[in-house]
Amino acid sequence: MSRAEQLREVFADCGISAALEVVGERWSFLILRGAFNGLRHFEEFQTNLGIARNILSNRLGRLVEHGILRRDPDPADRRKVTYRLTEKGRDLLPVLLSLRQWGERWISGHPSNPVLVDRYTRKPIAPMIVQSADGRELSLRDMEWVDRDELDRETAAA
Amino acid sequence: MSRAEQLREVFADCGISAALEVVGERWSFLILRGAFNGLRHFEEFQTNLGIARNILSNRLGRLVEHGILRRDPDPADRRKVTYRLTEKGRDLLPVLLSLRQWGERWISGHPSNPVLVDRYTRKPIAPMIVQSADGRELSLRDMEWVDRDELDRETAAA
DNA sequence: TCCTTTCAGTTGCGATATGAAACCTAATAA
DNA sequence: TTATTAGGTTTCATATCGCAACTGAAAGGA
Repeated sequence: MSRAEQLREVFADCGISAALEVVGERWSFLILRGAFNGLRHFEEFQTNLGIARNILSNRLGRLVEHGILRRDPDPADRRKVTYRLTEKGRDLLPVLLSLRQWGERWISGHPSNPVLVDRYTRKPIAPMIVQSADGRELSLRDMEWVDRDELDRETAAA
Repeated sequence: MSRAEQLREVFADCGISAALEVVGERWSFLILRGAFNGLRHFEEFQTNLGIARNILSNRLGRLVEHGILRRDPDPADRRKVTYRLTEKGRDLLPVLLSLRQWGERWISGHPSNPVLVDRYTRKPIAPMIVQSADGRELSLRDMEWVDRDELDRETAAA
């Protein structure tokens, strides 16, 4: 396989493209942020985010389809529908938080509101960082991209 | 200020919307992933990502405008242009990695290639996690969203 | 020198996605 | 019974996307 073919395969297969298929559309992240902040109903999302109703309807549908939100009718009021995060959805929190921290640092220039705190110490959570398997913080120059097969060969050779 | 007004302000001000203004368009993340993986030239991005040339041109321009990529002419060959990440761009690595890890876990179902390893131990980096200020891993039920002003009052009261 | 290729775009144009506003239906509230 | 609320759907104008062809400057080769 040529270097070019290898690269193309790499890019087609990456987890990032897979993730973006599902949450890469214009409003998806903002809807998820809303869900993390306690929004549950169509009208809540609509008025708080200022999103068009048809787009919201479409996006909620897609997120439900992909198992990121669960859609439950409210048994007490049969007009109401509740959207809530599944485990798959909750597992997007690191993405949301690193995006948010980056935006705070480089774009808006100040911490946003509300703050996510440790429930017991009441202190804001730490900045998201890249860590080694044994928990040291890594910067880009401590890391290297390695082809998986080559890494296996390295390991076998050692 | 009413609860509704409060929420609207929260959503307008959040670091996530700020970040998405800059990197929220369809191809931006994939272009950045390419940059992190060593792509530098227009043709490289175009053939490896399979993106339309006009869109690529537009996105590269935007990323440069926002200071995420730097655009330098190649002094050795004056046709060539080099795009490389700035510090602001490199600081998006946690976002890219958490998105990638989520995609691997929940969508593609397997680790992507290439792997980002610790240069010295040759071990793949750890999963991105949310941590407390003192470095404990936190799950969603250990955390709470708190209004910044209320948090200040709590702190003052203690 | 002339001819060809490469690089980094731009242009034209049809297909798709987005957004605002009005409309719809079922269920509840007055 | 009438009004209001919740959660959408429809309509239509506008904006963005993506393919393919084209451009223009610079390099390379004969």
